Amino acid sequence: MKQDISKIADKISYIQNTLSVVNGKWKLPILLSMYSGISRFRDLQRNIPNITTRVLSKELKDLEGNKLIVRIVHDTYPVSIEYKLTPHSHSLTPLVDEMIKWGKQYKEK
Amino acid sequence: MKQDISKIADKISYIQNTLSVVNGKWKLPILLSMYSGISRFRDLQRNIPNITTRVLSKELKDLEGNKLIVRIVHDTYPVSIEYKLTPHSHSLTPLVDEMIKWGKQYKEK
DNA sequence: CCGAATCCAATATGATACTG
DNA sequence: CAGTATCATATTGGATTCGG
Repeated sequence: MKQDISKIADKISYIQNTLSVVNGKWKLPILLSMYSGISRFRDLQRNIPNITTRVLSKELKDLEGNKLIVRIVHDTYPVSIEYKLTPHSHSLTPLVDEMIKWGKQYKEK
Repeated sequence: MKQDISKIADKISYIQNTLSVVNGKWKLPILLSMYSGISRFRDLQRNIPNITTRVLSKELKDLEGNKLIVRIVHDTYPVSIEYKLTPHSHSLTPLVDEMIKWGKQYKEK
């Protein structure tokens, strides 16, 4: 049952890596929305209950900084902006799915 | 590709359920330590780098409030206190494992 | 040893208004 | 449409001290 302490320390540090990328109330809901095909600021805000523009803006920048999404400016008139997932971001889908699964069954208690 | 918006809303709300239980820097590292067999306050603090007594104390209360752990007072002298996982808490292991897995491969980039 | 209490700093989140 | 600016509140983190 007991495990090597040094391995536990490694695992804790891996968890903290993950948390440093997806921590907070909003990043995973944003990613889920984007997995579902939503790519515009306005649409994301409409789709995610109670998120404010200020928070959405900050979170998108964080996600961009961690290379999970890219911000694309279309040179139209007026300018339109699209947020797209990077290939790397799809590696998070198992985690997101587990979150959904657990939250669903937890609610049922 | 596009999904029914109402289903997305449900999924977001499930994710938020999960986050309401495990959000923050420390709860998953604490659970991981406990999965590994650590059950005493002092040992948890030693095992989780940089956590303070104040934060550990608060997080343990939160986890207890969400029925993931129980606090057992042994009537010895001096009193010894043991934190134990509830059966319910084990339903989180797939999520924790995903966190470890993702954090590990992320680090390698 | 196992925390609780206190005080304070730093972040995260939220409400609202406004701009190119 | 896609944000920024400003202000306010809430939550989290940290240092230290204290009591059973």
